[in-house]
Formats: sequence, structure tokens, C-alpha cells
Amino acid sequence: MEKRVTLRDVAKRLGVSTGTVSRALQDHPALNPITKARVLQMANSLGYRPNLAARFLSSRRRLVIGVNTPRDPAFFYDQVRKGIDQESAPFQMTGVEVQHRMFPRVGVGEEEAFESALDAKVDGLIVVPGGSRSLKSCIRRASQMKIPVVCLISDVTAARKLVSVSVDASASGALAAELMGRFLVGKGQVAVTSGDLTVSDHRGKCTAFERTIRAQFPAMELFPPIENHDSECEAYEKTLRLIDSHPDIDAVYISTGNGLPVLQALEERNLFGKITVLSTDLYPELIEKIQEGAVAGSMYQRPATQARIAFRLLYEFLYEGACPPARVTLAPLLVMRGNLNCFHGEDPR
Amino acid sequence: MEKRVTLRDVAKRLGVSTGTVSRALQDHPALNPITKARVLQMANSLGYRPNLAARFLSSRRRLVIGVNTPRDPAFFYDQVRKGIDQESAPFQMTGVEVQHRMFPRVGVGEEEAFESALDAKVDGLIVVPGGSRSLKSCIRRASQMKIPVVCLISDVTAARKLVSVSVDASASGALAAELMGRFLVGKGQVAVTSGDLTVSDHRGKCTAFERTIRAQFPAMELFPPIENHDSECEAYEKTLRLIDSHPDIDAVYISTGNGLPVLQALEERNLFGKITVLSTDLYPELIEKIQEGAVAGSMYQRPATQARIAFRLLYEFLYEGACPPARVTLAPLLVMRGNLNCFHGEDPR
DNA sequence: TTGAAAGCGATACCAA
DNA sequence: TTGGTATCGCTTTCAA
Repeated sequence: MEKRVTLRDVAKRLGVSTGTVSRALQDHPALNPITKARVLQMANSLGYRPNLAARFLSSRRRLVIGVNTPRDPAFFYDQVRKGIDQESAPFQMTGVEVQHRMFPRVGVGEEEAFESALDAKVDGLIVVPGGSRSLKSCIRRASQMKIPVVCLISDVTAARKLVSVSVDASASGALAAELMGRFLVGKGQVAVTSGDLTVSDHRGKCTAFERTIRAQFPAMELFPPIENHDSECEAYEKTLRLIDSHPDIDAVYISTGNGLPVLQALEERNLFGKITVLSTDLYPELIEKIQEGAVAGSMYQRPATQARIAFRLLYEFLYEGACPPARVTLAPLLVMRGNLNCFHGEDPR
Repeated sequence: MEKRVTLRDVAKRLGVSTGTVSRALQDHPALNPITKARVLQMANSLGYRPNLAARFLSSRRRLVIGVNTPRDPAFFYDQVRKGIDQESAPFQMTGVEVQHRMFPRVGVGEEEAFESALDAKVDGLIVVPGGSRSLKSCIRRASQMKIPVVCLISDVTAARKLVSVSVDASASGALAAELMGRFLVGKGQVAVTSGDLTVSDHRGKCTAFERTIRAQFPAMELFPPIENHDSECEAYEKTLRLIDSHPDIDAVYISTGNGLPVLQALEERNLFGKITVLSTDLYPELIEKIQEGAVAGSMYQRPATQARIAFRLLYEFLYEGACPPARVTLAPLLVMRGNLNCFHGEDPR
């Protein structure tokens, strides 16, 4: 039952005022460096920990965390936002304010949202980055302003962000491959659809899938990955072309979240039930297909969980100065018919 | 930028003191019901929300949360404790104190730990309950003392707990069945090992496994489940007897976390690589077997995540009066070779 | 049963 | 550069 060390205790021990201690603790410019050092050392040796509630109460200032997310697909990004809101709720008590900014789609309007957040003087920023070139310079500017940026869902390579949180692409692809190999008992023809192989996340899944198939199921035949470039049209057309030119195909691995046009093409040719389909992520149409048994399973990204982690890391950095690792990746969660109803269309963690 | 409604605002509007409003808000016994009603209504209509920081600051009460867990198997319960510690860390700053109490094993010494926690006047209690009869009466006494109890990992049915957090046993069994059925292409002989079918968690997995196999893979042959009753000896012996009497067996589903003796028996008879094995949970020896390809996969309970959720629900109940649902179940996470290295022996969420 | 007022632990302003 | 002190919103005695 030790009583907590307060700022007063530190002040008393040094014979200074609480104001001085407070200033020392928060790098106030007008303060003798020697005094500051003495205070810091004493605070440290007494094991002083600030009372965040008191700090929040007295300082009018709140900690503003900006969260920039695409509006659509809403089914996915609503979960991201919900994850942030749930994780941040208890921290409102210590003065955290979450400011959501939405932009139309991944990569569309993200710079404007970013600028808007910087203008609003957020203390930290969580963003779902798209491919736009200029985002990297946005992040650079934020870093110059000492505003930490957390990348969520996907990453901006080589940008000066605090941390990026995403699913382990490699594990996602490898798991899909392992399942596929076992489902097909190590033989058959498999196709892979992807988005854009220049995107590291997409490439990671394809590469891991291919590597795993070749290593563990060398008898299987693997077609070169189809790239959809996020175009529904392209996805649909290319899938049709693929299955028409390979009537003996046994399986398809849809390695990105927007596989709906692929599913439609497969349905069009009446292939459900005949071939084995593994997919990525979860959305209403896919849930239906899993329920019906048309799609064997899907590698779920757990958007809400990713968002929770992102918020938590940023909070801990801002409030406690805890530096996160450069990257945080989380395990994909296999969803099949058996565990589908754990997710009532939502990510419950 | 609307200013928040404070307790003072409510008091002023009614011409009463802040003390009265405060008392009304927290069900203080000595207060005229009429006054209380007036206050509550006014607070409501003004949209008053308490400032939790101020509340915590003025009531110098610390919130003590007791966490009672088995010491062994340490590999599993260390993760539970770590999950609690990580989730609670940011809340220590706002007055939450976590008190860990350990007892030797599930069901051994749990009452003593429970009593000790009650004696220490914890404000809330998270317990990993075992089968002991008397635990239910412990929980009843806690509920009389208005101390909320959260059951973690497994449940105590019909006890007056606040909430129980565990994995979705049904989903775990069904997922295993679905994988098994697909791996064996819908035919073959499958055995199931379990702990004790009177334990609802164990029964849930077996039942779901059986139901799913029968529904989706009717051509498969399913042996009656083997019960080990948590005895290594029994598990080992019974497994040997099983495989010796059924030399054509194709697969084994180990539906509980302590499957090591079963694995040893399978190894003894040199069956790895010949039969398909699905397991439950994750421990060093099992990780090794998955790595080698001897075990196809395992349904991971995510102990640390469960613990995080348990803490969070209790915290929100104590601090904000948020009532959780009666049960929280989470989806099992399939671990195979492909995503094994996302878990460096730990539950990263 | 209610009101008045003293803190809770920090910040920030005004003097010195 | 530092000290003293009002203040943040609420809980909780102590009186009335």
C-alpha cells in the first residue's frame, strides 16, 4: 500500500515549488538547465509517475489524435473506425480527443485530409495510406513538425512514420497456400488473382503463396498471378479469360480484399462447388459465399484489431514516450463456415 | 467547440449544491428521492457527462482489480498474465492497481486465492475458474459483496458473474471438422481426444466437431471421443490403445490444450506424416510438430487476447458502469506452418 | 436531507 | 528564472 509519489513530494524534497517541477517535467523553455536536471533526477529516483487525470484536468489542453480513413468500402473502414473508437473511449478521461477525417477512397483525397489534420494541429495522426506519391511528402512534413504518423492497413515504404500496422502479408499468402495444397491433396492447377504487384502488400502475399506451394506441394501447377489494378472491370474480364482458357483449373486464390468481380466471374461460369476458392478479407457477398460453401475460406485482416493496435501504439508514444517497433504485423485469421458466425459481419477481435 | 456541461451547471439550474447533484448521480442513500429524480432529469436534459478524470481525482479511491490465475502450465498462463499487464498498463496512471494472485493449477487452491482477494477488498476480480464445486459459492459471496467477477478462459455455469470470456468452443470444433473433412477429401476414419465431456467447453468442441463432420462429410467415420480427464497417463494409454486397435486410422483431432501425451503416443507408433493431426492451443512441443509438418494445424485460444478483453470489460464496468453482455466468446485462430512465425511462442493478439 | 467548503494532483498565470 | 496560487470538475466530510 505505498502512497504514490506526487509532484509535491518531489518539490518538497528539493525545496522548490511545484511550478518548477512541473516546468522541468515538460521541457519548459524558461528554466535553468541545472534546476531542470536536479528535478528530473529527483523525480526519477523517487519513482515519480505523473497523474494523468490531474494533468488533463488542470491543463485545458487535450491530446488530439487525427484518424484519416477512406469512407468506402464502408463495410471495411467502418470497422477500422469502430476499432479506433472503442479502443480510445476509456482514454477520453485522460484528455484524448479523436478527430475522424474521411476521404472518398484509398488514395483519393488523402492529401487534403492530411493537410486538414495538420492545420487542425493534431498531436498525432493515424492514416490509411493509398498509393499517392505526394503522401510521402505529407508524412515528411509531419515529421518535421514532430507530429508522429501511424500507417494503418497498408504501408508507405521508406517514409518517416512512427510505425506501420498491417497484416502479415507473407503469413497470409503462406497460410492460403498451405490450405490450398492440403485441400487439393498436393496436385492440380491453381490460379492467383492480385491487385498490383508493385504494392508490397500484394506482392508479399503472392510471393509467399507461390513459394509455399513450390516448396510443400511441388506437383501443383501454378499460373502466373493475374493483376486487377483495383479495376472491377479488369478483374472480371481477366478472370473470365483465365477460366475459359483453362477449363481444367482446380482452384483460385483471391489474394486481395476486392475479389467480388472474381467471384462473379466464377459464378457466371458455374464453377462454385467444382473448384476450390480461397479468398482474402470479409465482406457481405463473400460471407454469403462462405456460408453456402462456394468459397472454402478467407484470410481475414481484422481491421478493427489493427486499428486498436494503431491507436494504442500512438497513445503510448504520445503519453509515455514509448517507442514502438518500426513495424507491427498481425496474424491473419482464417474464416471458414465453422467459425463464420463468430463474426456477425464485424471484427470482434 | 461546445463547452461541456459540468456538474455545476446542473446544480445552478436547479438551485441546489454540487454536492446534492453528485450524490444524486451516484445513488447515495441519504437523499430525497424527489430531489434525486429532479437532478437526474435535469442532468439528462442538459446532456451532462461526468468528467472521469475529475471524478477519479477527487475520490481518492484507487481501483483494485484482482487477477487469479493458475501458475501452471506457465507457458499458457504467463500469456494470460502478460495480456492483463499490457492491457492495464496505461490505466495504472489513472489509479488502477492490478493484484495478481496465483494458485498451483486449475482448480487447485483457487478458493484460497479467491478468499484472499475478497479479504484484500478488491473492487473487481478476474478468475480462471476450475471445476471445484465451492467456487460457485465463492462467486455468490462476491456478488453479495457487490464485487463483480469475470470468468476467463473457461466458465462457471449459472454462477452470478459479470461476464465470462472464452473462446467459442463450438466454432473451434466446427472449424477443426471442416478442415479435417477437406484435408481428407471427405472420407476416412477420424478419432477425437478430449478432456472431460462434462466440462461444457470440452463438450462444446466435440459436439461441434461431430455435428459438422456428420453434416458436411457424411462418408467419414468418426470414433467416439476419448476422454483423458486431464491425466497424462490416461491420455497416453488410451491413445495407444486407440491406434493399435484401429491400424487404418486416418486422422486425430486433439480438442484440448494438453495434447502432449497424445502426440507422444502418435510419435511412438511412428504415425506422424501418415495421419492428419489437428490440435488445440499452442505450446512449445506442439509448435515444433507444426513446424515439422507432423501436425497440420491448431486452433489457438489466444490467451493474452482473452485476458485483455476480460480486463477491459471489467474496467469499463467499474469506471463507466458499462454492462457487458453475459458471455463474450472469441474466434479461435488457426495456426499452421504458414502463419506460425507470427507467434514467436506468444500471443501477439 | 442538504449546503458549504476542503481537497485530489497537476498546470499556468502573475509577480517577484 | 522561480514562487505562489487560482483553477480544472468532482467527491466527500462537516455542519446545519
